[in-house]
Formats: sequence, C-alpha cells, structure tokens
Amino acid sequence: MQSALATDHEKRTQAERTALSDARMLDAAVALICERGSAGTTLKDVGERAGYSRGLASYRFGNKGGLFAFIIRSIGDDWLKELRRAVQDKVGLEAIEAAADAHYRFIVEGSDAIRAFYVLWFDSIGPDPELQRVVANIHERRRRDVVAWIESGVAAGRIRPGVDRRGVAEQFCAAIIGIVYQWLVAPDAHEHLRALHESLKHHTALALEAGST
Amino acid sequence: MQSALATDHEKRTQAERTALSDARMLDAAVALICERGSAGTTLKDVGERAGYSRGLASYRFGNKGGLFAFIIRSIGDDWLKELRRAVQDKVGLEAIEAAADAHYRFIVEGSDAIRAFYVLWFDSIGPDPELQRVVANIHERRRRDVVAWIESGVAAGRIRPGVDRRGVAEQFCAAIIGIVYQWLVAPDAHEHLRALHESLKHHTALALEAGST
DNA sequence: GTTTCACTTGCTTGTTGCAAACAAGTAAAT
DNA sequence: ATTTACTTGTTTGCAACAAGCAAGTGAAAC
Repeated sequence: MQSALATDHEKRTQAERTALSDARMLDAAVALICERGSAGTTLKDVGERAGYSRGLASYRFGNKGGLFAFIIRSIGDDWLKELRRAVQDKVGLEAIEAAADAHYRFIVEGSDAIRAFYVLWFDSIGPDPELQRVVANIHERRRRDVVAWIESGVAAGRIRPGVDRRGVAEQFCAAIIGIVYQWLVAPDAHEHLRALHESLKHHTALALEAGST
Repeated sequence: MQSALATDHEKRTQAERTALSDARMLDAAVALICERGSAGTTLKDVGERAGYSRGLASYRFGNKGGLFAFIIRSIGDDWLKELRRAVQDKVGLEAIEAAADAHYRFIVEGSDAIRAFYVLWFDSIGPDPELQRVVANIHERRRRDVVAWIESGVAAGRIRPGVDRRGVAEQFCAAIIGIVYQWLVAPDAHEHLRALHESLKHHTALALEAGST
C-alpha cells in the first residue's frame, strides 16, 4: 500500500505536499476535462476530486487559465520528450515518419492526458494570453524539431538542399493539428486516423523529394 | 431613414420581430466572440448588446450551446455557398485550387463572422452534443464537396481513376483545419497563411497526379 | 369595413443555484 | 516563531427558468 516515495503516508516535506497535490489535481483536471470539456470543468471540482477542498485549485493556480497553462506545460513537456525519444537519432524523412507513427500510436492509444492536452490546445484560440503563450511556445518547439529533422536529412545528403525547411515543417505541423481535430471529434476512427497519418507521411515525402515548395 | 423592408419602423409582424432580434443577436454574439472568445461570451451580454434585455438570448436559444449552434448554422450555410460560388463550374484540381484560394481570401479579409464561426468550430470538441452535430454536418458537407470536385476531375479524364477520392478529400479538409487554427492564433500572418494555402494546393496536386495514396 | 375580443407570441423581470475570485483563518512543516 | 499548505467565509456575476407584461393575430359580431 505504501511505496518508498511517499504515496499515502503522513510526514511529508512541504515540497512533497505541493508536488503531491499538484499531481493529484492534474489527474483530476485531466479526467474532468475529458468528461465535461474545459468549459465544464470547475476549479471547485478539481480540488474536491483530487481529495482536497473546493478552494485549493483556485488558491494554487489563481484562475482557470492558470490551471490550464499548468496542465499544458506538464503534459506538453512530457510529450515532446516522448516524441523525441521515438525519433531517437533518425534523420531526415525517416525522423519525420517516425514522429508521425509515434503520434498515431499515442493518440489511438487514447490516454486521457493527451486528449485533455489537445482539448486545451484548441482553447488557446480564446482570449487568455497565458494559455496563448504556453501553447505558442510548445507549437514553436515542435516546429523547430521538425525543421531540425529536415536539416539533418539535408546534412546527410538525403534531402536536396533547396528544400523550404520551414515551409514544409509548418505544413506538417498544420496537418498534425488538422488530424488531431479529427481525432478529438471521432476518437475511435482508428483506421481513418491511420490513413491520415500515412497520407501525411506520403505527402511530406513528396514535398521533400520533388518540386520547389 | 426608413427603407421598404422595415428597418427602424414601428409596426412589425411577429415574424419580422424575431427575424430582427435574431439578426441583431447574431451580430452581437459574433462581435463578443471575437472580443472575448466563446467562453467569455455571456447570454446576458448578447441580449443587451443587441439592444434587448439580459434575458432574451436565454429565452430564444435556451442555452449557450443553442446560441452557438444557431450561429454556426447561419454563418456556415452562407459560407459553404460562398465557397461553391467561388468554385463555380470548375472541375478537378482547378476546383480544389479555386476553393483553397477563396478560403485564403476569406480568412485574410478577416470578417468577424468567419472568425467567430471557426472559434465555435473548435468548440465542437467539447461535450455539447448539439454543437457536435451541427459542426459534424458542415464538415461532412464540405468533405462531400471536395470528393465531388475530385470526381468531376476523374470524369473529365484529368485525374487518374485510381485515386483515393475520400482519402485525398479528408487530407485536404484536415489541412484546412490546421491552417485555420494557425490563422486563429496569428490572424495577421498573411504571408505565412498564403504559403500554407499554396503548399496545400501543391501537395494536393501531387496527391492527385502521383502515387497510389 | 371596422370594431372587439380571445388567443398567441415576443420579450422582460424576478429568483435560484452555482462557480470564480479573493480574504481571512487554521494546521502543518521548518 | 515563522513561513507555507490548505480550508472556510463571503462577494460578485452568470445561467437557467418561471412568471408576467405587451405587442401582434385572426375571426366573429356588428
């Protein structure tokens, strides 16, 4: 029941207490967002579902935007790492294809965390400036990764140097967003999603081989 | 000041009254959604901004989901027509390229209506079933249009018959959604958006010529 | 043809319940 | 003891609904 790193025990350092309540509220918020969407998720419920008082989420995160930014940061960081891990040291098109494959696997695997992450991602079109900043930041990092993969392919002589790195990367990222949207509205259409990812890989390959765009 | 179709006059038929209040509330809601996002838009403000009471929007649309569904339907219908008008009787790739061009023009033109429309579009990932239905419906109609354009190109012998019509159409629509997302987070990056649309046309052309996907 | 009256429909105001936000307090760690 | 984690009390504001008021409608009576 009780593990080495305090799971249920009493005496905890202050840092451990906040880390624990943060983690529990993160879980609670993810579950609630999946159940009721971001608008239907209340700070009160997040606190209570995490096993605390109605006020804790408000106190910790200040407001809904603060909570959402925290969630995006937490999950987004993990996930960028996961994607990079999946790509490992592949270069060029292979790296991009590995990323696309990993993306497909992650979403059909259907973890609540990723779903909540993307639900909040689409909230970033709202007026909350903090959320906008955090998502824009992740977006930019993701795009940079893709540019770097293309770059590595060029460096390895496997992609012609004339290619528009940033253009292709942006197209790729935009397509991913489009696919994610489709996943969110129809999470179980795995075959459809697989086809979209395959098609994306195919089109990206064409863009990196052929033409001048 | 007073036109033939009662603009500011007194005596109105009941149907005219509702049509007028609907139109005014639509305008008000569009403006509010652009200013504050969908979550920040209150039924109270919609009613009052339209020049009525705080309660009217609630009474007319029942709840926020009802209002949003009404907006999507109103603007979405208009817009599908506009897109079709832009495509006219073009066939195959030309039709798709015309649609992409029109799409680009519409969004950089930056009408509040289209922005509000797409903001609500992304709300459809939330739990509101009515909104989901309405958006899914528009999405499906749009996809059908694209399939029909491809079909017409095949019929005209300008696209090879083996092409995966639905697959390419879905890829196209997914990419449009991705582009729209980028527009919503950075509305003024016209050159970037132009490049994304150009790239989309290019990739779609490749998909319709080459390969088997 | 116009007046009247029963009825419908558009709209407003009153009320309740709930969540966000913040302040002030309590308990636990340092 | 003092800082820090967390809770509880309170205010404000919106959604949702109900009850009422006012404007429009249609048909019978005159």
